[in-house]
Amino acid sequence: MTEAARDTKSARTRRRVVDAAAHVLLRRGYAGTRLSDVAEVAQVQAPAIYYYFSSRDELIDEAVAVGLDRARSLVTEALAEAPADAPAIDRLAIAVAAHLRTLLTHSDHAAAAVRTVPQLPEAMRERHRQAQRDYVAVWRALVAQVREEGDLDPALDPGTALMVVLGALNWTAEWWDPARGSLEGVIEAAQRLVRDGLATSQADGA
Amino acid sequence: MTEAARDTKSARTRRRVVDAAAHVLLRRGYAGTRLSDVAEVAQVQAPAIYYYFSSRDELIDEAVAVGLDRARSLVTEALAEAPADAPAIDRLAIAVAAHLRTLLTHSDHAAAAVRTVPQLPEAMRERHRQAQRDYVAVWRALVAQVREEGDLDPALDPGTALMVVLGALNWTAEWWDPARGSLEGVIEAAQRLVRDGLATSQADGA
DNA sequence: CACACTTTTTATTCTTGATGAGAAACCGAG
DNA sequence: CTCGGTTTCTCATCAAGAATAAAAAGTGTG
Repeated sequence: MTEAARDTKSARTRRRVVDAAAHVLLRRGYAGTRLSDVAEVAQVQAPAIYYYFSSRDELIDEAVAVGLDRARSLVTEALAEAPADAPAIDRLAIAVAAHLRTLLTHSDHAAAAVRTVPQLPEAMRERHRQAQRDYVAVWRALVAQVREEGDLDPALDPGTALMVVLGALNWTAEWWDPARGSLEGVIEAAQRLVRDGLATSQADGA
Repeated sequence: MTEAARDTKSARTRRRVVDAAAHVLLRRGYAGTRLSDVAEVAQVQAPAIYYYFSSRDELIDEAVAVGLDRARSLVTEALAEAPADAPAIDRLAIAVAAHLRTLLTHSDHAAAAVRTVPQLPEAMRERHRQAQRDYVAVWRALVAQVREEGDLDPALDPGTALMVVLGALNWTAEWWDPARGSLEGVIEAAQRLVRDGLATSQADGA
């Protein structure tokens, strides 16, 4: 604990293992993550992993935890840098961008966490539930503010709308391919959809 | 082949097995789908599966194929029932509802297919690529029409916007829980978000 | 250089789950 | 009730992969 900060060789190896786990997890899913693959990616012999983690699950658990934490902190930081008095809807757009950036380029961990959590064995999922809630709470607060400022379509249930929006963002990890389009393009489209989608709609017939 | 239609006992058992496979696939992912679990759900002895399928992969393959096909056909049917001259944006809303209904209540297969395809081994994914394209093509056409009718925000790239929207829909399978809210509520929120999100936005400051 | 500790390797065990082979159970037609 | 085909099960095998043990290789320090 104390020397978690100190950057010894072994600390670096350990980190490489966790990173590798996230990498594999992201592409293969929970059950498909083999220690041998993780080891290969981490440039380590498979049994060496047991020096750092006492079981496969413990390793995966940590990779997911790191991912959830990273997602939350990167979004939080991005929000902290924004002018505090900006309209909530703008802050929401900032969060959208940060979330996408984290998911798509900054961190395999975040993407792995997001995509994998649903497949985890119940016990493990339970352990991350709180982290998940914490993250969603950040968003909930944002949406609530948007509503207070009158920028949320009153016909929308805030909770449901939020989940639909987060879904749109999370799913990008499934299809976005750096080769096929710019990240900025995706971010812009997402921001626009969210902004206009949530906005109070004007006179609508039907 | 010829008597695929005939509903013999064995045909029913076979279907149960495929259904069970979809069920397990949906919750456990590709690698996590064990024949023993499938067998249990299907009320069959594990080795009995080999009477119908020559391998695990073949079974999964079929489950996915059924899912993709079901998704496409249910949406297509819903569209066929709509007045052909309705505005494209309305037809899009119909597709949204049909997609969600299929995913969330009609069929484990569709949900399994949607969620699992990215994890499949390359060879298998290849085999379904066409089916996927066919399905997306239906949506592409809808969006294109929306654009022609001038109801699509010109600042949005149609392809990207479509993926973002489909993501929002597909991800619902991860969180929606019949116990926690009505399906209709989700559908309505999604429709509203899509409608307003895609819509040509009015004077927007910055 | 020799010692005490950390990290990695190699060899081995144990479990789980897919698959194969053949036996048993079922079912409709004589 | 009895036979031939169909359908399903039982038992056995096999491979993959997680986990452990114990030896080996490093690393730093006096």
